[in-house]
Amino acid sequence: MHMKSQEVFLRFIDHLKETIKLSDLDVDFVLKKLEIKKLKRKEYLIQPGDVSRYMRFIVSGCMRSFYLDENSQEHTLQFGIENWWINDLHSYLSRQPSRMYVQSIEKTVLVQIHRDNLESLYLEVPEIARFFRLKIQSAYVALQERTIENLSTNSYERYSNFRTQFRDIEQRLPQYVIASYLGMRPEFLSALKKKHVLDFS
Amino acid sequence: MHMKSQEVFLRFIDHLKETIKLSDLDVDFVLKKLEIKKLKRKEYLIQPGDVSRYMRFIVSGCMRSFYLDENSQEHTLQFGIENWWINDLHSYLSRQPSRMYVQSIEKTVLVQIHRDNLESLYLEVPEIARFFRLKIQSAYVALQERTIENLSTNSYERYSNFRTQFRDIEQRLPQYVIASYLGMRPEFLSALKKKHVLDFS
DNA sequence: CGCGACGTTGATTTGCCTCAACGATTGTGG
DNA sequence: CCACAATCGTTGAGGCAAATCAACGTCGCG
Repeated sequence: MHMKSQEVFLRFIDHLKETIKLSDLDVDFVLKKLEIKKLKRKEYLIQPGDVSRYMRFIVSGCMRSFYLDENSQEHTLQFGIENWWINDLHSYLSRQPSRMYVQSIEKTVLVQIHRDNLESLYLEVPEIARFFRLKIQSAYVALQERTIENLSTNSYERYSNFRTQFRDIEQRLPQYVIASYLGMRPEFLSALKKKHVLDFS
Repeated sequence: MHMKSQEVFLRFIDHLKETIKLSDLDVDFVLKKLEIKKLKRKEYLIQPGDVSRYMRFIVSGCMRSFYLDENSQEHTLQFGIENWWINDLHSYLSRQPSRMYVQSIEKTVLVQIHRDNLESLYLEVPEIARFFRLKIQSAYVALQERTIENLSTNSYERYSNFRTQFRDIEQRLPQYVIASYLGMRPEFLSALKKKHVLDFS
């Protein structure tokens, strides 16, 4: 899929307009701050040691962020497709080197805003500040739900709920990514699916 | 400990001023919206079915929020002491009935702001909106850290890290609350402490 | 075609849970 | 201020869910 940069930016603006109101003037202010970033499949956007200086929005494709522990095991913190945001927010906010990987799963097109540009946008277009307040609120609540679920359910339930919650995304994620997101090993998820074929067909 | 309401409110304002600037006029606007809520030990602030209509700040005392699953097991989502915020944010934002308990661990004094009042404050005093954007950003990043840790460490490491991260709070929390926060059963935490007395003395 | 990445399978091990009984401590009402 | 109950923490035996390890199948891609 090939997109003109104009189209990419407009998709981004549309996304903003789903949550906030923007005048044409506001839109001009925003457009001036945007950049496009393209990634092939399996390309790294952030690696440990990098400092994240951009807020990033997925226009097309699929990405994830994960932590690699001392036993070389991956733990997926986040994944995202079109119209989701993806970043290492800890690094972005603290300006410290990341301990995470952020990587594309498919060929991906991103819109990104540099931190300095976003800070000035907050002042020029206060609705943008409101946009991020609302977005981060929702993200926080969603992460709380995930935390509760991690604490209170077994593997079968977690995978079941995952499938209904992310019906449309599941097939775009490799199975080992799903396992690492749900906190189980890939071999176990494989065995789980076999044991419950009927439920999962 | 007995506090005049004036003193309670001033502590709250001081807390705001650690993050944002407020003119005397702003402070007046804020003060008009505040209420005080007092709880004895082990009193419920929110129970399943309630809708949370307030943002709440702990002036003194200790609280936690937890989920009770279908096997009657508690899972602590959050705890907090003086100068922390506590709420069921999901219920507050969605206006839907909570599925959580929010309960005091010690005798506690709260400052609370009704949702409608907070919404108007966002318009009257934009710095307040910024305050909450910054606070929720930090909370989100902290919860991400916890998520990574839940996914990538065993019980021993989680408890170790907990002790260093919350050195001052640990002794104010019953041990079963700590266990339920870390995702293990109280009996197991007890055995863990015994097995590693030397590390934990 | 051949290699590398991904998924599967089964045998074995282990970390944590379950359950039940017993201490210790605290707070409360008489 | 004591007595008693309730709450909280401890201990140990036994069980199970999930991890580990190693081998093999399969598919897509260079």
